[in-house]
Amino acid sequence: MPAKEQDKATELKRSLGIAAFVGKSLSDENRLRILLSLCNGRKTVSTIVEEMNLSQPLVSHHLKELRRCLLVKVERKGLFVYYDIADERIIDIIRRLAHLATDLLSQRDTF
Amino acid sequence: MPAKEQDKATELKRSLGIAAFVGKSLSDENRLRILLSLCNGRKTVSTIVEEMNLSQPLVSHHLKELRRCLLVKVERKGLFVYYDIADERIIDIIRRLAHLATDLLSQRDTF
DNA sequence: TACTTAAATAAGTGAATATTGATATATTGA
DNA sequence: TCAATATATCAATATTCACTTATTTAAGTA
Repeated sequence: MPAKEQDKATELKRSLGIAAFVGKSLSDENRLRILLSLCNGRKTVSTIVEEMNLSQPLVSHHLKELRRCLLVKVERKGLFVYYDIADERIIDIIRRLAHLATDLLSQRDTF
Repeated sequence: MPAKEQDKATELKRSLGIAAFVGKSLSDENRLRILLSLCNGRKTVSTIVEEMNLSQPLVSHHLKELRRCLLVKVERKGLFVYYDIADERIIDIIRRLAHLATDLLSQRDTF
């Protein structure tokens, strides 16, 4: 393997710890739904609660988790707290993951 | 939103359950390491055990998990059991996740 | 001040999961 | 059939995590 590729590979390996940390957020359907619902612009917690049809503390819990791994930004405006996607790339990753997952599943169901 | 985009959006939403199921595999560093180590071709369990520096039952457990969400293929050849990536797209997803994760972290550490 | 609404936190529960050490199963060759 | 090697599974533990109900904090308003 050329030196540059080698470097990239080691760099990738080194980042797997933090990748798994962020990846944890992708392991829960409710969090995926929340992230996806934010991709059209920031929303207040209560809006998310309504849209998701989840209890307010549960949404708050998941938002905290998403904050922990830096996937969302927060901004308070008076009574309301607005959440927003911190980096749009996570949406692309979720799309790819969903696509792959359905493909894998359909392949299995084909026989 | 145009009808086609709308369709895509609903299709995406529908797949979030299975996406989260597969996403669970991306939430553990050891599984990410195993997947990445398989991207250069299939390997036996004992090879993986050596490379990962993990106990054999633990590797077996994670491989079972990866099998459960169809991310790896298995083939027995005599004494040895070979594991291989089922769909290369998972490697790309891991790369993107790792890249995003390091970026998010470095942005935070910048202040 | 008291009242209202929004959001976060506390505390508790049950289920899932990562890990370990011991054991079982499978395959091959002597 | 026995021994050796490879892999899977079992049992036990510890931890994490999603979720609930109740409570608290924060901010705005009358």
